[in-house]
Amino acid sequence: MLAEDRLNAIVSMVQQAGSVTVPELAEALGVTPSTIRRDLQTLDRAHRIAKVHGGATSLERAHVTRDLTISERSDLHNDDKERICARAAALVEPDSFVYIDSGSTTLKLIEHLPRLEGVTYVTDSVLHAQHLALRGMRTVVLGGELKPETEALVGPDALATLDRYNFNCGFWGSNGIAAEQGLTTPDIEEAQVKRISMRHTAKRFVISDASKFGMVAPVKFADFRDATIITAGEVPAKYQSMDNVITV
Amino acid sequence: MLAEDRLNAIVSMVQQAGSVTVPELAEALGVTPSTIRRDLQTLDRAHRIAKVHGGATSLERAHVTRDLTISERSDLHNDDKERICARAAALVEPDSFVYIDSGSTTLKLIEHLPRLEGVTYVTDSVLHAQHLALRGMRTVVLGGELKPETEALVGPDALATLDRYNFNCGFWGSNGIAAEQGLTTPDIEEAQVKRISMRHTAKRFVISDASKFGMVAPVKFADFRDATIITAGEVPAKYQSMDNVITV
DNA sequence: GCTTGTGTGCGCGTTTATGCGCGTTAGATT
DNA sequence: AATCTAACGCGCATAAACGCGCACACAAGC
Repeated sequence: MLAEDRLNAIVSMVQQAGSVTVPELAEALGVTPSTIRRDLQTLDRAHRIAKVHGGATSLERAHVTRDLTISERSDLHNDDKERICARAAALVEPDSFVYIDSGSTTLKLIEHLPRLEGVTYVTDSVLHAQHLALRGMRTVVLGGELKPETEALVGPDALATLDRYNFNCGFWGSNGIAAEQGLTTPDIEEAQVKRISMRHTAKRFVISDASKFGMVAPVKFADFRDATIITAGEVPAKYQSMDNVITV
Repeated sequence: MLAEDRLNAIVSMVQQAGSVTVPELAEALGVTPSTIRRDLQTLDRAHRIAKVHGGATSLERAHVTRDLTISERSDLHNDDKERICARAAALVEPDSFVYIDSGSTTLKLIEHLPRLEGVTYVTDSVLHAQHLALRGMRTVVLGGELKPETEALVGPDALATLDRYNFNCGFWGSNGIAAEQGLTTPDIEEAQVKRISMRHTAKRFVISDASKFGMVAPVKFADFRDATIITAGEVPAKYQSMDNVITV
C-alpha cells in the first residue's frame, strides 16, 4: 500500500467515525503506531484532521470540543448532521444555480451533494470552493477580503458580486435561531454577506442541529420566517409545530 | 509497444485503481522501474496523474494532500527559486496594494513576503489566498469560477473585480518567456486574468527560473517589454543584457 | 555511411519511509 | 496530591525508492 493511500484512508476513517485511536489505525492499516503518529502529524499540518493525545479527531469536532479528550466519544450531533445534510442535498434540482454559505454544517452538506447536470454552486468560502471543485462541481467563488478565522469572503466586492446573481436555492448555517430575534451570527461582516445572498435566492434553507434553537448571537441576518429550517434532534416544542421547520 | 501507448496505459491503470506502485507498473508493462519513473514524471508534469513516493495516484485523490506538498516539492531549480523569491519579496513597499498571480513560483514568493504595515495582497488563487491569510496578511480574493486544476479564478467576475482595482506592484509567473512571442501561458482564460491584472498595475514583475527563456506557450498575455523579469540560473546570452531582466 | 537525437536499461550515491528502543510527558486512578 | 500507565517524541538503523549520469540500441536525417 502506498503511503499516500494510507493517509487518505486515515482521513476517511477519522471523518466517518469522528475520532479514532492510534492503535486502532495501526491495526487496521497494518503498520506500527510510530508510522501512524508520523502520518497524523503530517495530516494535522495539512489541516485535514486534528491530532490529539491518543489519536485523531475530525477538524469540526476538534473545534467544538476542543478541551475534550479522545475517550469522550460523544457522537451527539454527528448522526443528526448526516441526516440533515442528506435531506438538504436532495433539494438541489438539475440546472439550478445554488448558493452555499460558509460554516461547518454546510461543509458537511457538500459531501452529500448529488452530481447533477447543469448545476453551478456559488460560495463565499474558499474552503468550501475547494471541496466543491474537488468533487467535480462547477464552482464559483465570491470575491472579497478573506477572513482568516472562517476562510469566508466579506466586504464590498463580495456584496457587489452577489448583486449580479440570482439563485434558485441556497443553504445557510446559523449560530442562533429564535422566533423573535430571528437568525443570528457573531460576525457583522459575515452577517451582511448572508443577508444579501438570501435576498437574491428564491428557496432559502437553513441547516442546523437542534441545539441552535433559542440561541441568540450578536448580529441578525434574517427573520425567522425568511427561511425553511432543516433540523434534527430534540427541537423545543415551541418550534416543532412551525410550518417552516422540517425535522428529519 | 510505443512509449505513447505505455503512457496512456499508465494513466488508465491509475484512474481505474486509484493508485499504483512503481514495481506494479514495471511488471505489468514489461519495462524497468527507471522507465516507469520517467513516465510518471512526464505524466505528473502534464497533470494527468500525481506522482507520489512509491508510485502514482489519480489527481482527484492527491489533490487535497498536495496543499502542503507543493511547497515541499524541490525541483531542480529550487535554490534559484529561493533567491528569486527573496529578491522579489524585497520589492514590496509599505502601504501598497499588491497583486499576486497564481502558480507555483508565486506560491513560494508568499513564504518570503515581509510583514509590512498597510499592505494588502490581492490574488486570483484560492490556494495562495489561504497561505497569505495564514501568514497574517490582509488578503483579498478575486471572484469568479474556480478551475480545479490550478485553483485559479477566471471568468467575467474575476475581470470585473480587477477593473475596480489599481495595484502599486504585482508578481506573475509565466510558462514561456521569449523576446518575439512575449510572455505566454497554456490556458486562455488564465491568460485573460493575467492580461487585465497587468493592465492595472504600475510596477510589473515576472518571476521565473531561467528554463522558461526561449519557451513559447499557446497564449500570449503580455509583451516581453511589459514587465521586469526576475530570474536566476543560466540565462541564455541573448537575454542577459536586456535591461528589463534582473539575474540574481 | 555517418551523424544526431531519442528512448531505455544499469549502476551508484542520496533521500525517504518505516520500525524499534529509550527517556519523557500527559491523563487516569487512587 | 501522588502514583501509575499508556502515549509520545526523538534518534538511530535499515531497506526501499529515488535521481542522475552513462552507455547502448535504434531510427531519422544529412
